[in-house]
Amino acid sequence: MSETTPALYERIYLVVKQIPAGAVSSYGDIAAIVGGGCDARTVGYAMAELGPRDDEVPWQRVVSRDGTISTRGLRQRELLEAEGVTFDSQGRAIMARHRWRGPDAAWCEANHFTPLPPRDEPEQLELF
DNA sequence: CAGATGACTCCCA
DNA sequence: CTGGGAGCCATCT
Repeated sequence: MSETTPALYERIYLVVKQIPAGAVSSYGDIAAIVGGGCDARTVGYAMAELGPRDDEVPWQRVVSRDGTISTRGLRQRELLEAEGVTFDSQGRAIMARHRWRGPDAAWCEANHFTPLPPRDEPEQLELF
């Protein structure tokens, strides 16, 4: 942590905070929402700087695009399962079911963020 | 400014 | 499935 306060990280954290419990998002999606020269790797780096003990930002809800978890040693999967996120036998979160659609459009404009680009994916299955 | 690093992602064999 | 390589960007030396 330097004396500089990169607003970019604050923006990343702010977006991550919008992810509701039981939902997950990918590093790339977060980067797309934050915009302004931010990419998946930057988001991952921001999460690393945040620290696993931080209870302000639900960092555990940010996983890889395939639903895999890169974090080793951390109990990210346990935290997600406790929130209702389901995993398959390969240890991947079922993104088709838990993928976060992004923050509310009004919230995006109010905070000057970019809404997530439209996807051709079919509707998410309802939890049952 | 240049080089190294990193909780990413995509493509190809 | 595995592994290697490239592209991407912010931050630190």
